[in-house]
Amino acid sequence: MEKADLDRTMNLLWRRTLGTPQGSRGPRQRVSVDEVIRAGIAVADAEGLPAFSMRKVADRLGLKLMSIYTYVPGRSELIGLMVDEVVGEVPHPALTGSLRERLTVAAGHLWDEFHRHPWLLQVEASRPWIGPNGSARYEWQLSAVEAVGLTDLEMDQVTTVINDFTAGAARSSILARRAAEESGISDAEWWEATAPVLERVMTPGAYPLSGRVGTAAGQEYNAVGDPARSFRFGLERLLDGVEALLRDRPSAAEGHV
Amino acid sequence: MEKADLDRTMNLLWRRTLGTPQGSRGPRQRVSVDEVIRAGIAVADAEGLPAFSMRKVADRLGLKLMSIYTYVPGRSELIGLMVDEVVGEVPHPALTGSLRERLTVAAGHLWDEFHRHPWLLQVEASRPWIGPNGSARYEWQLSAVEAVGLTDLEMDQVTTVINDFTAGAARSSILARRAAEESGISDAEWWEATAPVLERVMTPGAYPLSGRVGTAAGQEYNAVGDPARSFRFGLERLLDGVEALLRDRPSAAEGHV
DNA sequence: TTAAACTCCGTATGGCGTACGGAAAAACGT
DNA sequence: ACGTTTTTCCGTACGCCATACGGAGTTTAA
Repeated sequence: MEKADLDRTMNLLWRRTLGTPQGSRGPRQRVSVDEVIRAGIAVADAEGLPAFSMRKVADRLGLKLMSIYTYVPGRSELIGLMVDEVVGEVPHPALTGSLRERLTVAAGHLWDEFHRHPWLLQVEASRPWIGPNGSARYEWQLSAVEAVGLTDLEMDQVTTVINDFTAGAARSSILARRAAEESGISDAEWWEATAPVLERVMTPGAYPLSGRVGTAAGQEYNAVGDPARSFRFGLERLLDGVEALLRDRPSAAEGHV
Repeated sequence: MEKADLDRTMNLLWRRTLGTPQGSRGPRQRVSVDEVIRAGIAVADAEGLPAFSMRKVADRLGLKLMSIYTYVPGRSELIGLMVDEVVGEVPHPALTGSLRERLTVAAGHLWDEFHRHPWLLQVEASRPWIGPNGSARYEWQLSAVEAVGLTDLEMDQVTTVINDFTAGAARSSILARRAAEESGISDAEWWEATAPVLERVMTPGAYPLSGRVGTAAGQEYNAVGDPARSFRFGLERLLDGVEALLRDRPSAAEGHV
C-alpha cells in the first residue's frame, strides 16, 4: 500500500466530518463515493467477498471498470470504506438497564450485523481502518461497561471478549447457513455420496460420544447444532462469568481505578 | 461441486482407513497425495489462503500445474484435505484433572493450532468435510465434558462455545499479528498519514472512553489490546460461567440425561 | 498382442486487479 | 477571451488465477 493511498482513504473515511474538498477542476463525477460504497456493499451482500470485484461494482453503477479508481484507491481500500459504512448503518440502540441487559443488547447488535453482511467476517485488512463509525462503535461498547466496577483494562477486555465470541459464533452460524443454502449439491446427493464411506469407516463404537451427542447422523437438527441457540447459550455463560467477576468486589460503585 | 468429486474427496479423506485402492493401470504417480497435501499446507502457511494457488503447489512438487488435478479434484477439495491433515497434526493431549483444566487444555490446543496455521480461519467450505481427524477432534472435545452433569445438548453447546470463542479470539490475534508484520507500510509511515486526519477529526471529548481506555493513542500497547491476554481473560470468564451452570445442580455425578 | 486405464501436461477460456496513457471536459490564471 | 491545468472516464495491456479438454506416452489386464 502506498502512503498516498492511505491518506486518501482516511480522508474518504472521514469525508462527512471533513467536508468535500471542493474546487475540483475536471468534469463532474457521474456518481458519488457513497454510491460506489453502497454498490460495493450490494455486490458483497449478494455474492460474498471472494466474488466481489471492481468490475461488478462498475457494472452496477453503469461505469466502466477503470473509472472506479477515480473514486477509490483500490479494492482493499473500498472494502475498508464498506466496512465502516455498514458499521454506521443501524444506529446504536440506547444502553439501559443492568450490565447484563446492556451487554446482551451490544452482542445482539453485532450478531445481527454479521448476519446482515456475512462478508464482514471475510475481511482481512492488514491494517485496521480507523473510521468514524468504527470509532463510535468502540465508544458505544465501552459505555456499556462503564462505571460498573471494572478497571480500564478490564473494560477493554470485556468488550473484546463479547466481540470475539460473537464473531466466532456468527462465523459458525453463517457457515452453516451457507452449507444449507448454496452448496451446489442437494442434501440428498450429499448424503448419498457421504454415507457409504462413513458406514465403512465409522465402525460401531469408534465415536461413542459423537454418536450419542452429535449431529453426525443428522438427527435432532433443530436442537443440537442450532447456531442461534448456541450463541444465546454461550452468551449467558459469558455474562455469568462477567457478573461473577464483579461480585464480592470492594468498590463496586467506584468505577475505574 | 460434482457428486463424483465429493465421493472421490471422501475416499481421499479416509484414505488411511480405507487403504489404497490398488490396481492402477497407468504410469506410477511421481508423488503421493500426502505430499500434495503437505505441499499445500506449506504454501498456505507461508502465504495465506488468498495467495494459495494450484500453481504454487505444483511448483513446489516439481510438477506442472495440471498434474495436480490427477491427485485431487480441485482447489477447494485440496483445502478440505489440508484442514483435516493439520487437525491430526498434533496428537490430542490426554484430558485429566478438573473440568476447568480439561477445557483449558482443549481451548489452548485450538488456539495453538490456529496460530500455527492462520489460514484455517480463512477456510470457507460450503459443505463441511467429514474427515477422520475432524471426527476424532469432536469426540475428544466431547470427552472433556462427559459425565460432569451436563445434558447431551449442553455438552454440544459447551464445546461449541469454547470453539467459537477460541476461533474469534484467535482471529483477532492473527489479524493483529498481520498488521504488525506484513502491512507493506511501516508503523511510522502509517501514523504519519493517519495522525493528521485523526487530530482534525477527533475533537477533544468526542470519544472520552476510547481516549481513556483504548489503544487509539498507541499507549500501553502491552496491556490493552494484547490478544493472548484477552483470550485468557475471556476463557476464565467463560469457564466461570460453565461452572456456575453446574453448581447447585441436583445430580452432579449422574451425567447426561 | 491388443485394449483399457491412467499420468502428465500443453493449450485455451474466461475471470481477476491494476498500471499506463489518451481524449474530453471543466475551471482557473491571465 | 484564451490557453493551461486539473480531473474524469475509459481502452488497452500485463500477469495472475482455476479449470475444461484432449493428446501423448506408460503401465497393466485381458
